[in-house]
Amino acid sequence: MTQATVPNPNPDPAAAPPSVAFVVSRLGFAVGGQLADALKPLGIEPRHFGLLRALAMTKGQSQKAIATTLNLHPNRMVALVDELESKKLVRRRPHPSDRRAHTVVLTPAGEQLLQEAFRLAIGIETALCADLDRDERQQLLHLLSKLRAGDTDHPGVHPGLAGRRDTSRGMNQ
Amino acid sequence: MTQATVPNPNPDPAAAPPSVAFVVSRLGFAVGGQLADALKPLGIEPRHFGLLRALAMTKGQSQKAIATTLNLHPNRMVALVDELESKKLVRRRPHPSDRRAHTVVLTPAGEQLLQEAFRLAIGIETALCADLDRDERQQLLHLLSKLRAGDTDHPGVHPGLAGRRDTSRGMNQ
DNA sequence: TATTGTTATACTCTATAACTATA
DNA sequence: TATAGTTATAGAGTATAACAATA
Repeated sequence: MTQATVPNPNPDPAAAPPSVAFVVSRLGFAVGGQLADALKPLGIEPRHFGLLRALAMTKGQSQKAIATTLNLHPNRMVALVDELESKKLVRRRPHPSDRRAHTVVLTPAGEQLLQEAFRLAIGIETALCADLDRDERQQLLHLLSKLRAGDTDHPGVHPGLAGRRDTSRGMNQ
Repeated sequence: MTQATVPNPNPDPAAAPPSVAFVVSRLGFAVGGQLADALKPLGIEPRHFGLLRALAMTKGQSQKAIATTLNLHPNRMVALVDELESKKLVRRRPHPSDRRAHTVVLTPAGEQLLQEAFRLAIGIETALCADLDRDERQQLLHLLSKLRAGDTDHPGVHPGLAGRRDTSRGMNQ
């Protein structure tokens, strides 16, 4: 308990060494904001980007199927599709075999905007990694892939799309 | 339109190579959720953790000074301090020289809970990096530190504390 | 009876701005 | 007049649950 200069009985908790968790969380938040800013001129937000991206993959599936893939409440799905449809980026069409269901497809304008959004996203990636050479970036991706973030369901899907916080571990029942 | 297996005219945009930006954003979101879950038994949320952490550093400062350090609206500051005070983790005391101002200090219970919160946070870090050896983790931290995430104001502060999205580039006028 | 999509409603969270008491 | 803190209010976003059409 003897001390020379620092009277603090417990070690200063705020001066903790940087943690991967904290740094990643902070970076992720910043990057998300950057993407939102970049997409604003296109009139969409990151969540719309995520949905457009998924629609480009799964052509002609029902809303329900897409929502399941993205771990999205039917609720939010409707709102998102509404917004994209009002911007003529997406169109609802009758499902061929199930008259309850709708399929959702990109319009040509939607495909074009998606390409532009990808260009913007690549711009963010480039700026973010500007101080890394090719090997360093590859090494970083490798190390990040080794992190255990749980949530291995829905690979390639950003969990933020689903809404706030997943308190009840999976919405589907 | 003839097709053998893949009719896709443009390269599948959704099958883009993994980007550091996307991976970091997804990881950060997951980690944030983990911290929220871990802190729940303590009765606090990540934002309270962030404030308690700051209070442990800056002892006896005014609310305004702390809010400025954390890039926090006076508004949110009041609500946060209210919540912590109702849990007896923090106490408002009159500022010695300015009778308008309040200083905010941790109670012994607050310091104890903060220590416990740090233990939980370390647990998350440990689990997250379980598949990395010491050198790999150090290398990862090094590479992450080289990313250009902008926002170099308010070092060591999680931008999520400030609220939603920083649309107007800095709230202070 | 279950499921797809939708709508209605309540709840939480955040932001804007007005207010008080000091300076 | 400006500032620290507070309160009030409005707005955005999310989740819960009820609903109509179809299976």
